[in-house]
Order: sequence, then structure tokens, then C-alpha cells
Amino acid sequence: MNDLLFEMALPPDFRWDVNLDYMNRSPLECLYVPDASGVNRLFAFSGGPALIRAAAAGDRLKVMLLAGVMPAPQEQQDLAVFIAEWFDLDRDLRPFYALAAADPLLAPLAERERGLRIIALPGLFEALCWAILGQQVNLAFAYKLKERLTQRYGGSLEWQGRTYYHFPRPDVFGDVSEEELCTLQLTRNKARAVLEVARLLAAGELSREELLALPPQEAEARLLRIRGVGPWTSQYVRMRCLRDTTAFPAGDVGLQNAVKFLAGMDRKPTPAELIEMAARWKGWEAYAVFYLWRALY
DNA sequence: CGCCAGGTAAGGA
DNA sequence: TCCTTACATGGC
Repeated sequence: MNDLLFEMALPPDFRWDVNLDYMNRSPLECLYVPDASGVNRLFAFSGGPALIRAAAAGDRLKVMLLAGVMPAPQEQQDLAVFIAEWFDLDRDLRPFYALAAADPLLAPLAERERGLRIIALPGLFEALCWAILGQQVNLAFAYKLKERLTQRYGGSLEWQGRTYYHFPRPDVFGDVSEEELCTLQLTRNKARAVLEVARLLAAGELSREELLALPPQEAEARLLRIRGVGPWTSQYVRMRCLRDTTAFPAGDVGLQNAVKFLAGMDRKPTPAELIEMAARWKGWEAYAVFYLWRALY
């Protein structure tokens, strides 16, 4: 099966190969599978899972169904929205590039990575879990934790000798205990936080729509009320899920290392120093962070 | 073995 | 408000 579902227009200042390079940054990623020309990802539709492929052709992005159920018309519209958010297709990056060109740290990166978008995590549950799992552990381990969570509780579909997974839905954690998650080597705090987020989402006490409707500071405050969600996690979720370009995870050790490296410092900058520095990137702090992260690869 | 890793909560000055 | 400290485990 290789049905073309629809095509999407790609904006200026977008380069598919650069975004694919980003998606190829870790072979441990379990929620999508990029290759030389496109990316495959499993989605959960009402009729069951479907393996979707996105691949660029000129200034269009082709979205195909590789295997699984045919999504209903409304689901295809939702899919188009998801993909537009995933690759931040509706963003006009010209102001960011104008700002970056005059910035000593960003200028070389903006040139090297030109056309890179913030690759989003549009699902709030996935985004919160990914942030929680990534707290205070190296990325390789965080990917393994995510893979274990996904393989045990998510959905899957096999296609051409490979198994694809989608992230679990929050409601499947209703009867899961902290102890059970601890066997996957989550710490007790991570297990508790994941279960709490799952419960809030399943109960409708937290939703992406609600957060998107709030002013950034109030969305921030709502996220911080969740035990296990601190400043870094809330900023990270604003940046990667709510797609707030002003989010700035100042406590991020990857950001600290990137700035230390690029600025030739003999120590990591403090969060306060980074916040001061971020004044140069006003309105585009999240993009600055995303590009600065790329300096580490 | 020791240090670090895309932090957070809790306790105390 | 601004320090400490415990947590907890893999990667290198």
C-alpha cells in the first residue's frame, strides 16, 4: 500500500534535508523513523493504527499511507494539522534569521542549519513524558526509557519487517502502579509524575487546548502546579509542544554546554547569565535554543 | 571508579 | 528569596 493522502505546501526558509538531519540525530528515537528522503510515523486512528510517511517533493510535502487503516476525512484533516505543527510549517522565520545574522553565537548556526524548524512534540502527553523522562539523565538513557514505555504501553504495527510504535494514550495508565513503571527503570519521582500527568489528561483536568488558550505565563503556572514539573519541564513543553517561541529553558544543561562551547568559556554559563543573554533573542528564544542545541552535534 | 547527564522537591537560613 | 541536599541510574 502506498496511497497519497494529501500534499502540503512547504514555506520559504524550509529545508527538508536539514529537518531530516535533525530527526536522524539519534538512532534511539522510537516514535518516528527517518530515512534519506522522508520519515515514517505510526498514528492511532479510531479504526486502528496507520503508518504514515511524509516526504518532500520540491516545495510540497507528500503525506502517504503506507499501511494500516485509512484515516477518515476528519482524521486526515487532523493529521494535516499535526504535521504542520510537527514541522512548524506556518512560521515565518525571516525575523529570526534577521536577528540571528547579527548574533555572534547564532550566525554560524543559522547559516549551517538554515531551513531547520523546531521539530515539535504536538501531543501533550508525549511531550510531558519526554520532558519528565529526560530530567537529569543523559539523552541516551532518556531515549531508552521512552522506548520501554512506548513498547510496553503504546500501539504498534509491523510493516516490511519493522515494528513501528505510537506513544501510549494516557488512559492506558489507569491501572498502572508506580512500582510497575519503576521496573522500567524510571525513578520513583518520574513514575509518579508520568502517572499524575496521565491521570490529569485522562480525567480532562489538563489539556493542550486549555494551555494553548492561556497567556504564556498562565500556561506556565498551570504546568508548574503538577508535581514533578519544574521550570525546565514547563519551558520545554511550552517550546516543543505549545510552540511558544518565547519559551526559554534556562536551566537546560545542553543549552549551557552549547553556549560554553560557542562562546569559548571555561565554565558553563549560569541560568541567570543565559536569561540575560536571551534578551538578544527576544521573541525567538525557543528558536535560539533549538539552533544552539545543534552546535553539540 | 568518578563525573556527568536536555532537573525537581523538600528543607533550611 | 536563595542556598543545600537527596533522589537514582545509565553512559562514558
